[in-house]
Amino acid sequence: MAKALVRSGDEVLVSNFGLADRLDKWVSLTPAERATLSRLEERPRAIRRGTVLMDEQRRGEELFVVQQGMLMCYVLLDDGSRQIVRFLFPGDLFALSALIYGRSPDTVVAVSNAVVCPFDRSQIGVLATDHPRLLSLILVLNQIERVITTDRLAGLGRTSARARVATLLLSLRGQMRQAGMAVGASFAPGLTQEEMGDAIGLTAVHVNRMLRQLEDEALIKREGGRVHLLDEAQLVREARYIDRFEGLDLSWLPPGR
Amino acid sequence: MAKALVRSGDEVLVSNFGLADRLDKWVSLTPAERATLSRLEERPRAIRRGTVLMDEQRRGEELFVVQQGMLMCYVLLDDGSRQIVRFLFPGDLFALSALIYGRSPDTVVAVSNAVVCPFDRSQIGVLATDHPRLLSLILVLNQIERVITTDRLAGLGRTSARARVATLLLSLRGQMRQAGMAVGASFAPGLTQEEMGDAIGLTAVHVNRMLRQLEDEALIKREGGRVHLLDEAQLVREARYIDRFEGLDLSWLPPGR
DNA sequence: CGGGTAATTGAAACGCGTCAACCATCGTGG
DNA sequence: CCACGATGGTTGACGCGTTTCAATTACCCG
Repeated sequence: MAKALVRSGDEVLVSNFGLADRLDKWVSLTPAERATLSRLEERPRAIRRGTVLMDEQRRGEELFVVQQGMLMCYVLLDDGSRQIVRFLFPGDLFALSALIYGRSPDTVVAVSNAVVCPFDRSQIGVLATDHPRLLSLILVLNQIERVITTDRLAGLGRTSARARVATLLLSLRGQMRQAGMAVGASFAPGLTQEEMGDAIGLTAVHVNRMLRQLEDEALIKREGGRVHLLDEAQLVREARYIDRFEGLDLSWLPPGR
Repeated sequence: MAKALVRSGDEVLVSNFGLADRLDKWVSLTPAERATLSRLEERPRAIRRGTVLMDEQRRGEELFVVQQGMLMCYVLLDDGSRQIVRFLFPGDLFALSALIYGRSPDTVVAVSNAVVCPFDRSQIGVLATDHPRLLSLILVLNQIERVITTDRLAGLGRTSARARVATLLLSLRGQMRQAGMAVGASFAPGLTQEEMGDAIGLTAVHVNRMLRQLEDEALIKREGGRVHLLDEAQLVREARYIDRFEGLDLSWLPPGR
């Protein structure tokens, strides 16, 4: 049984879950496609919590697939504040921006112990030529992320602290599910309240107050780093949460090779 | 010479500027690629300011290229507030999300009179198979947009109203330049202050105050809907603005066909 | 058991929103 | 051609949500 992310623990988690596993949920990959994808994950690299994989501004010619664990991408502002722009889970592709800009626009750090697989960006060119469907699927992944980022943008710009906290909880759980992590009635966000705040544009103090409020109103329950979503329907309503991994239409994809 | 966007005017503007013109700045397109792209823009459609091209939640099987004018994508929240998530200019591709979800996650409206070209999403499949470099370039465009959205996310989450207004001005001008619109010492944002506010998570009232502040401090000057950026260096510094269309590295692209 | 990090809670300050009034501009119709 | 109405811009007063500062408690790891 998969041991969920436990921030404090040092144990390595779960069985591997790579890009192929993610895409497999959407299309049946051909043997050749599967082989090509596995080539991207030939060089797994275990990293410890806190490892910085990519500095803002540093040159990087490599892209990565996450196989295990949880990472985050953030930007530091001049005044020292931090905005976390994205959390990464198994099956996620990252540093695609290094593909395009020489240097990364953000910093990537492991939030838990993790396993990532670097591969050279020239592989993307190969993918484009040899496996049009795979590149299309990467475009799909990208598009989903863009929509999710857009949802977050609307959240930051126009919703209350309370709604943002609710959204964060729901979307973390959603991503974990997507990444094949066992998520039942409760789950462990694996983040400090400060990290949560940095993800949704709040201070740790206020995150705390909102969590307490949600708990006092019996919408959630917290114990030992785990969160139970007691009244999920109400949370979804308040958060205006939409699962962007659902309801995909991929009928337009070219055939696999 | 190109007449810039004038929101109040009804005249149609500028010469056409499509996807091919955008991509041409980055690579030299082959004749076949150029032909394929022009097929996407076979059915130009002139629309008037205020036209709604895509309702939130409505089904749409079509993607679009902008050829002229300015559009915006927004989301409406339950309380009636609006978050503008993106502005579109000539050469931009949009409704890519309709490619993936049956329905659009946002609404698209023409901010000025405009010309857009709808094409069927099956074209993307064709592109993937026949023109790997073009699909890769679309991935690049997507990636740029994602990074820009990310920048905006950081802005909304962690910067002051003043910095957000400065950022908006700089990025609007940047996008206009990218779209081949004549932009000199001054430019016309072509937005109401309410629209500006909805783009950066502020009220129209506060946008107004910030504009006044910037003007009082001689960072900008306003006259008749046009804005002069008087002290661009200082604005860039305060806004922490980064031009994401610059410094691209496309050496990894597959060859054109 | 001790030290450090995270969580929690209260009090006060502040940035931005809200409400409201007034002004400027512009397209329209008499 | 002027008057009108509508839309957008401008400014002030006030309130509220969130931040900031500070102090205390809980928890985990060595």
